[in-house]
Amino acid sequence: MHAHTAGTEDAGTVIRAAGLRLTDPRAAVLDALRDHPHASADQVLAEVAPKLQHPSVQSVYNALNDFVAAGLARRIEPAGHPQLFELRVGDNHHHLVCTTCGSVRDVDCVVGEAPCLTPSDPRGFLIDEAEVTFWGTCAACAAGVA
Amino acid sequence: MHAHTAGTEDAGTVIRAAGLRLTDPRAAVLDALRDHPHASADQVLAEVAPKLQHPSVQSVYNALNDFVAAGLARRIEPAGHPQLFELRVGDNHHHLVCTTCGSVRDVDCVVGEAPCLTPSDPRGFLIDEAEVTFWGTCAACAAGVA
DNA sequence: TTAGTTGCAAAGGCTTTGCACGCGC
DNA sequence: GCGCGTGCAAAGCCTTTGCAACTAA
Repeated sequence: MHAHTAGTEDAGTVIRAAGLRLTDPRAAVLDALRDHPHASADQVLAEVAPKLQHPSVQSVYNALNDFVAAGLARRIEPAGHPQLFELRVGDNHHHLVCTTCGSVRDVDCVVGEAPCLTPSDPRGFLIDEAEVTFWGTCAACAAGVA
Repeated sequence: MHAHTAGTEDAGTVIRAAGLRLTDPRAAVLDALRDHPHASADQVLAEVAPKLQHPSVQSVYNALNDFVAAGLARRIEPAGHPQLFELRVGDNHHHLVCTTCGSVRDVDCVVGEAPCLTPSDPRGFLIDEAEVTFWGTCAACAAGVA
């Protein structure tokens, strides 16, 4: 019954299970990521601000980077936009990125397994992972809502 | 006999054909990109420095951005590394990026046409293009040459 | 107790912007 | 001649780093 995306269990449990110390900022950041599946550091900060005494930008970055290092979160870096973080890890899904507003949506991999995972010629590289990004315009921006 | 990647014709011809004015910095930047297929702004600057009187960082950025806007070049933004520019455009090839040193190599698309070009569910997005990036360690870095 | 974390402050890398002069067309 | 492009300078955004005090375990 365990969720692979660490989405249902208690934040504290998840954090500790990842081998990290449980602190208020970390718990708040994890909750923020659950509420905002593709949040930037700024958005996370805004989200945790009301819950903490003195939210600091660096603590947010620390928590986010620690999560990524611990395998709890995944870092997305849409070209031209600040980096985003998401909790879904290891399930081979891809992203739709709006070139106008930078919003991101998940798309499950076209093929079930790993479609483009094997380049025609690795050129000597040891491939760790393949990332597929679809660039386009989201419904809102297309509608002129900017 | 015309090259689609603007790789063989005179730099001036290519630049003007793109609707841009021909200037020394632009010609030098285009040549630099030809010599270094995946160059950063810094690398381009270093490359054009000897050829120009007073190479300025901004002129390089201007030229590069103009090229991208004119469809002459393509911008690559490997997460965590400065952006790179390449002249190959519109031929649906992808990239191998070294997570250690940031070096980039081209890989032709696995399938001839457009493999992952169609997401399972566009979520209302108007897709412009699909980008596939293979993250890994290049031969040099793997060998410990750092 | 003791190492890992926070918060504050400041720096850092990369890229863009503003404006006067000069050059391409 | 007109307008775009250059060069110089400075600012901007996002992210990281350094260090003392604190707290989770």
